Amino acid sequence: MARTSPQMPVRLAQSAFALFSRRGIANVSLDQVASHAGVTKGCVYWHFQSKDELIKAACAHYYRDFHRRMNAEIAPVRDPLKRLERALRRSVRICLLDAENRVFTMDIWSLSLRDTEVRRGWQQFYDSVREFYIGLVRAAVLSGQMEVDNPERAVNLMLEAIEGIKLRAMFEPQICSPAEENEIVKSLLEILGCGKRAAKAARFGFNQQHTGEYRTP
Amino acid sequence: MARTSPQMPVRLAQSAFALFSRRGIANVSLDQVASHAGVTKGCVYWHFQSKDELIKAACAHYYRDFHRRMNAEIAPVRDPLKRLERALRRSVRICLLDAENRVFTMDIWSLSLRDTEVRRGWQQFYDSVREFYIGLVRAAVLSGQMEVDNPERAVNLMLEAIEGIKLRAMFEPQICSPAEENEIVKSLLEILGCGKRAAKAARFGFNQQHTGEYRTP
DNA sequence: ACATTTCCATACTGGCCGGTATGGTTCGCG
DNA sequence: CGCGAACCATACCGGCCAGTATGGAAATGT
Repeated sequence: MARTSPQMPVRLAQSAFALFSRRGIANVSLDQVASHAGVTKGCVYWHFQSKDELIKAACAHYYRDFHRRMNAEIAPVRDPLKRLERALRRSVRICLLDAENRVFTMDIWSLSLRDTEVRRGWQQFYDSVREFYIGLVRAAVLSGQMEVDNPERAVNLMLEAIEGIKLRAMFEPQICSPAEENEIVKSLLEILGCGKRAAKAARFGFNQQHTGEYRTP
Repeated sequence: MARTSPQMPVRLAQSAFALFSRRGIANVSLDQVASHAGVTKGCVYWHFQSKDELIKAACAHYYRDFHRRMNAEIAPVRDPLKRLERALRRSVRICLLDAENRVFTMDIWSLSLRDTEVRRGWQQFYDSVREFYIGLVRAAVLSGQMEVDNPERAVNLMLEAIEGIKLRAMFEPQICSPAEENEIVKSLLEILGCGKRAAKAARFGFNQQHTGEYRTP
């Protein structure tokens, strides 16, 4: 067997994800994915049965990569609250500030309408992210740095807010400009119960006449 | 001139909307739209320049039809609070309980990512809906049936909740089953300030382990 | 009555792209 | 050293579909 590149499926999934995020899944052909990976379509069809398979592989790659980056982000830090804050900041950068990522997410949602597997994949990913954050919050609570009566509920509210911002950014991209990073992270921390005022204070105003801030004071 | 059907553009837009909602815009050809309207593609290309034009016409038709149905719903009633409640119930039926409508909305959002005109169209629609509800709320406040310190903010929260539920329904369709209609309407009314407790009590738990209810008690 | 415009049907084209068939190269293995 | 399997490139097919070209019928103008 010609083991020229044992990581070829990963490379293809990476290229697929990159192009899908940039131009949308429907507007990317397998020839383009192959070309981006430095190979041809024959190679793609040797590693994957169909375009659907490649799409699912791109999703799986994104999900794995997200967790890898999150773990790498919190690994060098011991302080529970700092770990939570770093994770949040990284999540905001990946999922919100990156417009291409928002495109990919939107496409996946749209696909989920008719493809059960894609839908289940996203659900599973979402669940794992929730568990990840619940663990971080619990650790911060145990260390006495936070006071949260219901971590699961708090994390749910926070994740809801992220999705809400993502949705709103579709029509007001400026709310996800790099300059807004600190404000977004602060809001999410408040939702989790870090601020004096609880989640109710950190509502984000979807499609409100934009005043440059997304929190409703 | 053969005035066989002066309403042909409307018929085509209707058929387009119906098929788009059922199977997704990308999966519907112009031949199918024409066939659904009882004509052929030549007719379509006589009234519209391209498929994009037809898509925008379908959107415009949906937006117009929505307002028409809303006005027809509240027209026969004089009591301000009842008008608001009827409008809400109708909105929930149209935008949430109808799965096909959710498909159409999702497709429009996805298109909005790359098409400026489609995006602006939706923004405009959303703004008009907000103004519509602000008017209803103000009327109810003036009649003394509601106490809302900031109608605009309340309506924004309510509309956010609708979008949130729509998003969540993608992965948990059961929360938008017909049986949930009353609960959803009640929640939205609470968000608007009809219940004793204000919006904070009517949070919807996106992607929370579904307990059959979407309000977080 | 004839020409013209409106409105729509029929038939066709051409490109894109998912999928396949096949050939060639490299490696493992007996 | 040959044989076959793994791996990838090249070339090609065929269907779908947006868009076009053209023809024809009905209504209008004059």
